[in-house]
Amino acid sequence: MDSQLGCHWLGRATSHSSAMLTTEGAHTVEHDNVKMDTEPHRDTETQMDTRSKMATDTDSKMEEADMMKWTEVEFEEKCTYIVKDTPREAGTESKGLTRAEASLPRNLAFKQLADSKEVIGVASREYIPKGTRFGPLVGQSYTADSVPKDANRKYFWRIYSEGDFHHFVDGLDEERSNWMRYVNPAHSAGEQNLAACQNGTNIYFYTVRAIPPGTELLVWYCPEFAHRLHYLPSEELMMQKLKQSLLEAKQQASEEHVSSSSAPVKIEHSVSSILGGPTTSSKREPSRPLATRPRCADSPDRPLYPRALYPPFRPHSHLTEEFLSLKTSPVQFCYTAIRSPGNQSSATPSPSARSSPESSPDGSPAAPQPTPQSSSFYSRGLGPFPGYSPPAAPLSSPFYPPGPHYSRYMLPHHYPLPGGGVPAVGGMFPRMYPLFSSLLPPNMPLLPGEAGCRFLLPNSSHPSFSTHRDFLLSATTSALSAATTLGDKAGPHYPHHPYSGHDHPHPHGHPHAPTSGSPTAGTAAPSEHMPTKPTSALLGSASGRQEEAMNLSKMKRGGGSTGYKTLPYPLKKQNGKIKYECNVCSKTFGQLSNLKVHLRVHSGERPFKCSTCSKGFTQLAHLQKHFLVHTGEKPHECSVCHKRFSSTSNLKTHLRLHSGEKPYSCKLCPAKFTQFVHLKLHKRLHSRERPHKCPHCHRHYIHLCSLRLHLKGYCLAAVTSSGGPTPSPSTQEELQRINEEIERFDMSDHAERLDQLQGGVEVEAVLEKQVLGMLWREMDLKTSGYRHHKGGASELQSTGYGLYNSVNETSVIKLRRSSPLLPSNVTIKQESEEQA
DNA sequence: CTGGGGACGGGGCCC
DNA sequence: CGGGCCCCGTCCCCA
Repeated sequence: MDSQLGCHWLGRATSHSSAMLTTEGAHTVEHDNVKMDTEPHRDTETQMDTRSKMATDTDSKMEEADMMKWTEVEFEEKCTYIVKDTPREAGTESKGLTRAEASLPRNLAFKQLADSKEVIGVASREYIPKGTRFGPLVGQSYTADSVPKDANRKYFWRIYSEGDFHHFVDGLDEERSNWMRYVNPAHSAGEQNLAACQNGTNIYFYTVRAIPPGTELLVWYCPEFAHRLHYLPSEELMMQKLKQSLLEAKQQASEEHVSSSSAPVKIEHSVSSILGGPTTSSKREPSRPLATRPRCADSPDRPLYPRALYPPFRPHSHLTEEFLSLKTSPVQFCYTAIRSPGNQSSATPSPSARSSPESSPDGSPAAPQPTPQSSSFYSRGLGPFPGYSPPAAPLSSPFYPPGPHYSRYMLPHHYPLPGGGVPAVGGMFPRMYPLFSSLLPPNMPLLPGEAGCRFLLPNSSHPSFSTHRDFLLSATTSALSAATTLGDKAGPHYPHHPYSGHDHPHPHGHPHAPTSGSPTAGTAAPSEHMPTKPTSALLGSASGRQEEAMNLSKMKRGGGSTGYKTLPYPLKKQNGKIKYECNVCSKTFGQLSNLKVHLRVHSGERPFKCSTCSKGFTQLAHLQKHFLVHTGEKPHECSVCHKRFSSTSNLKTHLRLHSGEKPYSCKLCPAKFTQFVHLKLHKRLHSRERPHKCPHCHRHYIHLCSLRLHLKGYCLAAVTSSGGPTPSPSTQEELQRINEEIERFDMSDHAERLDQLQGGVEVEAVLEKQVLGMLWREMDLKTSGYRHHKGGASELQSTGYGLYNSVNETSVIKLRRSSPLLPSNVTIKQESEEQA
C-alpha cells in the first residue's frame, strides 16, 4: 500500500535490506557527525538542509527556545502525548524478550545488530509529535544503604527529593527495567530529541521536537535537570569538553593506545567521565563539578556512572581515537565500541546502555564488532501495520506486542500520571546520566508537514543555548511564571501544544492559571485577546505553522461559544430538575456540558481546529482522534491479526471479520453485512420500482405474481378489514414474516420468470406452496422435525422455477403452525407432517 | 455490488 | 463544569 511506503525503510528489518539502509544511514551519519564533531556549529545547516527544508529558521528557533525554557514541571504539565510502555504479558519470555525489550512502545523500534539481538539503540517507527512523554524509567530501586557493594552502577539513575539523594533506579537488569535503558544520549543539540526529566519520583523522556520515523531517540537533560546537575546546559558544550578531554586523553595514553583495528573493546563513557575528562577517571574527576554529583554513600571510591557510555576508564582506546579523528563513521564506531560477545541483549551494552551488565565497571574488552552494515533496525510488534513491514528477520518476526500501547495515548498535561506513575512528590529532582555512546544523529529526513516541529537545531550558537541560563528555572518555578515569560518572549509564535491553551502563555502576556485543567477558571479572558479559533501546539507544530498560542477554552469562548455557565436560552425545569434540552432539536441531555457540546452541532461552532489541515471539530477528543491521521498513529491493535487502527470503532468493525459476526442483515434477502453502510448500499438493490401495489396496505411488488400471492390471505390490512377476528400480535408477526418472504421472492429471478409465465392461478398456487413451504422448511430445520415436503419448492422445481430455493433455503422466517390465519395448504402440510 | 477500511460526528458517561 | 474516554453511527473511498 502506498501508505506503507513512507516508513517502509524501517520495516525492512531483514539483515539484507536493513543493511543497505543502515549503510546509507551510516554515510549520512558520518557526514553529519563529521561536521558536527569538527564544526558543531555547522550542523544546523547540515541538518536543516537535509531534513528540515520546510521549517523556517524562525519557527525552529522559536520552538527550540521555548522548549528549552521549560522546567520539569512544565514538561509534565504540558505533555501532550503519553506513551506508555507495552504492558507486560504472559508469554513474553517465550518470545525471547526481556522485560526491558518487551516494554518497548509500539511506536518505537530497537536498533539492533543484524547478527544478534543486541540492542544498540531505540528509534522511532513512526512520527512522534513533540511533547510526547515516554516513561517512566523502570528499574530496580536501591536506597543508598541497599545498593550491593559490587553493583554495576552503569544504569543507575539517581532520584532526588528536595535536592537530596533519595534512591537509585537501576536499569541494569533487563528483567527489571524497561526499554528506556537502551536510549542513547544526544551528543549535540541537533541530535537531541528527548529531554529527561524527573517528575515526582519518576524519570521520563519527553520529545522536545517532532521525531520523524526512523530517527533514533537521543536523550539529554532538560535544562532544569542539567542545571541541577551543574552540567553544561548544552550537550554540545559538553561534547566540546569531551572532545577536549579526549584529546588530552589521547596524548596521555598514546603509549598504551589500543589499536582500533584490534579486538574491540567494550568502551563506556559516563557523563561524569566526559565532564571530568577521560584521560583518567581518577585524574580528571576532580575537574568535574563534583559538588553537583550527589553524595553517594555507597560509592565512596568511585562516582556513579549510571549509564556510562564512552570509555570513561579506558580513554585511550581506539574509540577515543576514532572519535577524535572522525575517520570512522560514528555508527561504526558505535558498533565497534559496544559490541559484546554473545547475542543476548542482556550481555550487550547498547549505545544507550552501552554498558554490559557483565562488563566490568570500567569497561572491559568486548567481543569483535560487527560492521556497521550489519546493524539493523528491527521493529517489534510490527505486524501488518501500515508503514511498517513486518521484519522478515527471525529477530523480530515473532514480536507482536499485545494490545494498544497508547491506552492513554493522548492526555492533557494535567492528566494524572499514567503507567502507574508515582504521584508527584514535590521537590524531587532527578539526576540523570545520559549516555554518550551513540553518535547516531537523527539522520532521517523530516516528514512533510512536520518541519515546524523542529525544536532543536544542531547549532550551539542558537539562541536557545546562548540564553540557556535563562531557562534554568528553579524547580519551584511555576508554570505560570514560566509560561508568562515564554509568552512574553515567544509571543504569538509560541509553540503551543494541543492542550497548551490551558497553561501556555497568552500571546499578550496575560497570565492565567498555569496548571488548571479548567482553562477558563479564574481567567479574565478578555475577548480582544482571545483567538477566535483554538489551536494545538501539537497540531501547530506538526503543521509547521506557528499559530498563536492560545487557550483552548478561551478560544472557545472567544469563538462564539455560549459561554461559561451560560446558555443562550433559559433552561426549563421538569419535575423540579433542570431539563437540559436543546432549543433547536429538543434533544435532552443529562448534563449541561453535554448540551453545550451538542449546541455546537447547530451553531456550527468548531472551536477545535487542526492547524495542520485547518479542519475544525466540535470536541477536543475529535481533534485528538483526527490528529492521528497526521501522525499516522494507530493505537488500537487487533488481537487476532495485529492489524492496527486509529479508532476503536474501526477496530471493532474489523473484529467482526474474525468473529464472523454480521449484525446487519437484509430483511428482504439473506444477505448479511458487517457494516451498516454495506447493508444500506445493498438495500438499494431492493429499491427497484414496484408498480404492483397492494390496495389494502403499503406493500408493493415488482411482480404481479407477488402481489397476487400477498393478496391471497397474507395482507394484514385486508384480513383486518374483512371483518374477521383481529389477528393476535404473534399472528401479525407471522404474517409479517410471510410477507417478507414474499418480498424476497419478488426480488428473485424466479418471480421474474413466473411473471412472464403468466401461469395464472395454478402457478400462483404452486408459488404459494413453495413460498410457505420454505418457511416450513426453515422452521422444521430449526426444530429437527423437518420431513421433506413434496409440495412447494419441489413442485416449482419441476416446473422450472426451483431456483427460488436458493433464497428460501436460507430464510430465517419461522411460522407457527397453529396460526389461525395460515392458509389451508399450510395446515395440510402440518398435518401430513405430523401424521408421517 | 460487496467487502474492508479510514475518517469523522455525535452523545453518554465518568472523573 | 469541562475534559476525556468510549461507543455508536455515518460517510466515503478503494479493491
